[in-house]
Amino acid sequence: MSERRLPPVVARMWGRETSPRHGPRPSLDLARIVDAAIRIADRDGLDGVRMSSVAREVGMATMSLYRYVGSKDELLIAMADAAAPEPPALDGRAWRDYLTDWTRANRDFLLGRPWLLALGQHTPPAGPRALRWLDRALAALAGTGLGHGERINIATTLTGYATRQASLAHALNVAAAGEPIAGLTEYADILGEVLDPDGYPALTEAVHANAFGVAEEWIDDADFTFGLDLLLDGIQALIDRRREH
Amino acid sequence: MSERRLPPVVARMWGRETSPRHGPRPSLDLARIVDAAIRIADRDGLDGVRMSSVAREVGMATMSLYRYVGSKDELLIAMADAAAPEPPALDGRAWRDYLTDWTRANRDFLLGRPWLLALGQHTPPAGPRALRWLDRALAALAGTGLGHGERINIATTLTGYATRQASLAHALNVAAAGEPIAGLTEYADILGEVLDPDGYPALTEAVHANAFGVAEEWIDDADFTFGLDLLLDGIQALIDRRREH
DNA sequence: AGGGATTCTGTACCACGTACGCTGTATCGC
DNA sequence: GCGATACAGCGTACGTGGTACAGAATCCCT
Repeated sequence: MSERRLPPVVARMWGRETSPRHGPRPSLDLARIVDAAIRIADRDGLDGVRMSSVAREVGMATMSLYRYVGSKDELLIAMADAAAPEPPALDGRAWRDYLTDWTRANRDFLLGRPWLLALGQHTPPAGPRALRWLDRALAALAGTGLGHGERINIATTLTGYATRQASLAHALNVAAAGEPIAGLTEYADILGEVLDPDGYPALTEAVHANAFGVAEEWIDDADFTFGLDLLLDGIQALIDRRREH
Repeated sequence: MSERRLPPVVARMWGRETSPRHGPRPSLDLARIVDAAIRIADRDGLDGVRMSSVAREVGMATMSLYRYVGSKDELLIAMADAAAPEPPALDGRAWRDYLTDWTRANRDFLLGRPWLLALGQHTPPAGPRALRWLDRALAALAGTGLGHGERINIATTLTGYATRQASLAHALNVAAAGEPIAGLTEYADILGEVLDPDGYPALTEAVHANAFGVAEEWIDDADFTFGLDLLLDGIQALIDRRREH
């Protein structure tokens, strides 16, 4: 009744296959196709993922794939979910420890499969894997006294942070590819060339202070931790405020 | 010398046109093309932006555009920068007031031009507009005693937050389109249908507690402010820590 | 004045997603 | 069992959209 909005492939991701009574058995399943597509994306990037190349990888004709996915877009949606690993185990850790780990793991698998970033998967999570990630974050926040809505909100914010960090790190890595040294230094050089101090006073100052050179750790863990701690400190403050009431 | 990495169109965005000695004068400039493309995107969405449609809009042949942009991708990059408005004026406000405004304005213009989200513009900022946004945020943080690197970091994190919020809000708005009631309620229904309590204990509990129904304000300003305050509280804590030293 | 670089354009090509219809096959009703 | 039926797999063909290429028109420079 409400399945209308979500892509049909989501239903299939949950195993809601309407097993038909008539006809030959399917020689494949969605998972095998999605795995093949992910293998190609890992090897050749997202551009390498074509209906024809996926079909070749699973040993079928191109058009046969359309028995399993409604369109290429649906395939990409299924890929986005299946490409994520399982979330870290909670193991009774305190919320802050766990969420630090969780967020870092989130960023890391995005960096390991950069094509996930290009996918622009900005939809609310609907696949089994994505929801398991959400579930674990909520579980970690269970003892904090925060409301359900707040917990969801926090999980969302942290995923957003992980995604953003991964995007930036990847963009800089790509920019730096070929040159052993760095992407950021070069970025700063370009800024220096192009900026006029009148229109961009604060930026110019930052560039001259070599802020970007120093911030080479933008890609780095130190920097990741920095921003993450901003968020976690904020969450901590919220928890404390709630407890005082 | 270091221009190698950035797309050539970036140079043109900064007016670094190498005015040639010979030949007919160009009858157009990059800005006019980009404006036309933005107009189309606003009207017909990103799919409406085709080299042919943009050319028609400016009254030229399709291939003529390639005198101004190296490829469609370059055009999209230029659009991403030009489509942003100017950042809010600082007006001597305190950093927290200003950055609240700044982040909200950031989210708002993304919501006003949702195709910017589809663009997946996850590159470090390089256009004049994007850098002006960065510059203003840095200026707002000038009196805080934070280092340049930290300020850049904060600005980055806040843009990330604005982007994420805009993405979610837009995704839910789209999902809700057609049905007057809501996207989130429906989302919760689907989750309820599909979830098994064993694999997703915390999520199931949240759904049963109607957390999503209550969190209908996900799209809402209350929710936006909630997450933003988490960040700002974290920043405040950092400033205080620095001051104590 | 004329040479050469540069703009604009039409044509053509190629890549890719996918609609359509055919063929074979496995299950169901009798 | 036996035909009817529905569905899997697939080959062909089309449409769309980016862009390479080459010719013609244009205008600056010497």
